[in-house]
Amino acid sequence: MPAHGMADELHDVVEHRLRRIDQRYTAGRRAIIDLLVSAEHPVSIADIAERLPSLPRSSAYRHLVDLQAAGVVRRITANDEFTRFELDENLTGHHHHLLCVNCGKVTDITLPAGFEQDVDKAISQLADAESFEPLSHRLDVLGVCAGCQ
Amino acid sequence: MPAHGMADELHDVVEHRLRRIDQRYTAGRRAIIDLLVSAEHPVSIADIAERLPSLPRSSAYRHLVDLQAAGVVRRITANDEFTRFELDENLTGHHHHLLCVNCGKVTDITLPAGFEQDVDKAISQLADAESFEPLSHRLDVLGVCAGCQ
DNA sequence: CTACTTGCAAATGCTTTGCAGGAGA
DNA sequence: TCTCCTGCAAAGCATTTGCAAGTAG
Repeated sequence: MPAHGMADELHDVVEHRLRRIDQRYTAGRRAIIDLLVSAEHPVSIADIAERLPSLPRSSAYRHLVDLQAAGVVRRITANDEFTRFELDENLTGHHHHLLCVNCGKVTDITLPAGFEQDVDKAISQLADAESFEPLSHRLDVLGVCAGCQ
Repeated sequence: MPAHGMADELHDVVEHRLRRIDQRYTAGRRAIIDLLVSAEHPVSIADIAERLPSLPRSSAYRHLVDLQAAGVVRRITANDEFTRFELDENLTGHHHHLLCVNCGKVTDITLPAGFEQDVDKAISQLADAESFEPLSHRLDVLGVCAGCQ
């Protein structure tokens, strides 16, 4: 019996969170999670359809809704193109994105912890002035990726 | 003959930029610009339809495409709701947004100049490592607005 | 006159849903 | 068995587009 690797632990977490909302961790859902893990960057529905040809789009959409409800997947909006999905930050850690304005490619980046603290500090000050309660932030960089230059 | 106010200068700029791409500054387009100016925050197509009932949606969409092409309007994507539009930053100045996760309301905020420089610096360092050419950034704060608490 | 603008209606295209059969516990 | 999951086809909706008439220069 093999020891549990990172991926196995992740699957355990996903299964547990799905069960919390009376949902099951079925093959289709696991295939999506595996895809998100291996991709290492946000993927679109088109990406999923391409990599999982046997999974009907309607099922993919439904799975993604359920996985979001379970708190393991997050829907993001790149520039103004296609909706993309990634593992929730509580599984991958807080990070940001580089968005290619030409091809739409999305790359994950992690900023220095000290910088993130400065961001939160600056945000909370301004939010207070608006009586706005900040929950999280997202910092996206728009530009041209290596392949499009 | 009255002196030109801010709004008049803005309209002159819009007209000039439209002419550059062989487009005319017609009544419908001006109505949209006026709306964006007075709103002081990003507006959705639904907002436009509500405030400009006589303007057909198809025309609104087309105007917004043209105004973007002219570089006076920018399309933004709030959380994962409706597409919204605002005047381009070269007309309003660089700023960011507070996004209410409950009602979708978008509020403009301006961060300290020094902070923006730090952001750009942190970004350019990471972008270099990825051979990514940064053009701009967007920093959105997700949370709950005053009215929804 | 020539080119851009508009409205309406029809077409798109992504996403959601109704249903009926299948599967997990 | 009872509840959740799947697929397919149909429905929804925001957005785009074809066309023909209107208008700016």
